[in-house]
Amino acid sequence: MANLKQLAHSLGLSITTVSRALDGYSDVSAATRERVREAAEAAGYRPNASARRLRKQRAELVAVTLPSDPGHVGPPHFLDMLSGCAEHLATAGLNLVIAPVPRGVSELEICQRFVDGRRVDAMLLVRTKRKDERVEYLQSRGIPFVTNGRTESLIPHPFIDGDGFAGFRAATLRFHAAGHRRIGHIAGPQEYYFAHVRRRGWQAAMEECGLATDLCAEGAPLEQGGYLAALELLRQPSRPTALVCATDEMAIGALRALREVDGGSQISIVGHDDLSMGAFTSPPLSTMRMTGENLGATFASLLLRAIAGEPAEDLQELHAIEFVDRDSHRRPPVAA
Amino acid sequence: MANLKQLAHSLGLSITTVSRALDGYSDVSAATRERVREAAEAAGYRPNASARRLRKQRAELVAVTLPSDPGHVGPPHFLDMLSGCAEHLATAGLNLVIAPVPRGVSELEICQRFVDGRRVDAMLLVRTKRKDERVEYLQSRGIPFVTNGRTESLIPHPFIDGDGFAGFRAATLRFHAAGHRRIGHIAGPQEYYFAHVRRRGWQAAMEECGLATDLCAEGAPLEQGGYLAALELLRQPSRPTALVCATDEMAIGALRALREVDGGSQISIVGHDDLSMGAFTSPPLSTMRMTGENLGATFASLLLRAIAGEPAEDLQELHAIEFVDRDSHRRPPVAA
DNA sequence: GTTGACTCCCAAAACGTTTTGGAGGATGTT
DNA sequence: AACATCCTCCAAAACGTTTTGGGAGTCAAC
Repeated sequence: MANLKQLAHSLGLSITTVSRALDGYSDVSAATRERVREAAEAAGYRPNASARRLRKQRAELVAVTLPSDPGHVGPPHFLDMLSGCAEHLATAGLNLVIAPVPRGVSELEICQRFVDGRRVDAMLLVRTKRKDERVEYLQSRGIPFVTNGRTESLIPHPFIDGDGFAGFRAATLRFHAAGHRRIGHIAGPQEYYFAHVRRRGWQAAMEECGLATDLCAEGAPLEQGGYLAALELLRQPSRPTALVCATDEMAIGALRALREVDGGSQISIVGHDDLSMGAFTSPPLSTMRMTGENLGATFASLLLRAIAGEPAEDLQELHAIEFVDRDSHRRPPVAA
Repeated sequence: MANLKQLAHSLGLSITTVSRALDGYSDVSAATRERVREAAEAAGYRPNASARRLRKQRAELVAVTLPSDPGHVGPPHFLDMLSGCAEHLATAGLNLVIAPVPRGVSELEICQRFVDGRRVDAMLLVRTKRKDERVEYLQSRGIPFVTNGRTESLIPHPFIDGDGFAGFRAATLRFHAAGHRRIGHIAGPQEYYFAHVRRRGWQAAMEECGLATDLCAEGAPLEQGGYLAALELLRQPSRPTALVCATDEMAIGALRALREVDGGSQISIVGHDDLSMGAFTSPPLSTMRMTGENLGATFASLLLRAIAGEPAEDLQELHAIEFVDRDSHRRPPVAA
């Protein structure tokens, strides 16, 4: 109800003075400033957001696209990340809007809708692809953004990511050191950067050990995808004795496949993401996770720095991946 | 870049005409309308959202507060719900912003911040309490809103909720019919409506069966809360033979407690929410879930109708709860 | 008593849209 | 010929804020 004009009128001051008093400018006397502040407080005055946005040419909004493609918007801890991110952004006066991508619409279109309508000052991108058209578009428009996950873009852009290559290489080497020789990989869709790089990590380790890299099956990054991929590997003439899975959800699907296949419980398994439910599967799922505190807040702070104009090269965070030791990777390597 | 003024100038028309042509008004000739449309398309024109919002006195935004209190923002499927909701709202030109509540700030304050700054046209509320100050505030301000979960507000308001009373009563009676006599309840914090009503459902069934209602322990609505509450019940001189748990997360904690306590695996258990991880616990967790398609879209459509001015009484949906049959409720009732 | 510096305040413009209240011309009606 | 009726179009106001570019007054210094 209360706007600047009414407030100014009731105080016998100009709109300008009231506005500047509330913004703490020095060209209004301390006494007046205080008087204005009290009146504003009493009237419950809050500046009209739309008006300020129009005038300041800033939307005070950031959007994150939610890929809804595979029936699932994202891993369960994803909401925690968004929440932490939104909370951090709020301290800078930015609100986070979630932009789900309806069936039949491309993520690019959603980006454009927000950017071209000047509805947002910046974007947050998740589930990046190796060649990601959203990244290309935003770069061409000069809109600040940060991705969760890298891309193969030639022009550098801000990102935060886990070092999937090192993580999956280390996990594979760990299995090798434990005596495994037939180590399979359950891969995610290779157009996603994370899936590709995790697979390359596994592959590198296998080659270092002089092992064949044919025990690899690809599936959707969901429980069902992991289930089907695992069945495929278990049908091989010489079964794997260990499975390195691109995600926990896939690993849980693989566990189900293992249960169904005779002798499957002998097979070691490890996933990635540290889903909380992994602690309650049987056996409890060993996994990997990105190191670092509060991913969401970091994500937000990178974005704020991008908006402030810091160069992309300074805004790239690659976090180490740590192993989470539970039970599912402890099966002994069965004799060939 | 492109705005109405530039577009109008390049077409040799007035701003008014261009604006009205794009909005499809009949007072601009079909020929002009088409010419304008093409030019707008070619220029990639999108109306400036802030300007329209200011002029139309609508924020085109809806916020949902995310309770971050217990370290956890909400059940895992919560994001799916929000995503479906945002998608549906988008068809009406509304975007959904997520408003996490930082530590030390009340949910009410967050509501006020959005409402008083006219940053939103309406609010979505989740995790309602029996006496919910957010509801009172929004009612007093006349802001449209819908809650996920009921409240004890005397003034009716739009909501969508599951019939926890009937669901928990039915589940308890099911245990009774299977021969159980000492049926415990692991309750959530009673200030939450859902927790209270679920407990009352259990209690009603127990009383109908002439059983004592002292086997009840309360905890935080998380794995840990369920774990502690279950331990408490298992310490009783005469242990329960079955546990009805307010949420799946609590039930999973209870399962852990059961594993740790001698003979615990004899105890039947059921939760509520149908978390996907419940299918992978051992034993797989029997549970309950609200019936109905796409909660998020329903939530959104109730809100749109509330914004359109439909009376609250017509916007209250109470959905039946169905039992999800897995393994954890099949333990035989041990003799007393 | 003029000048400059400083303090406190304000009118007006601007942001880009939608909407109001006509204007001007063509066409039809009396 | 006068009048009403459409059909197209438009100038200007309005939404509520921030910012620009001073204006008036006071005070001290020359």
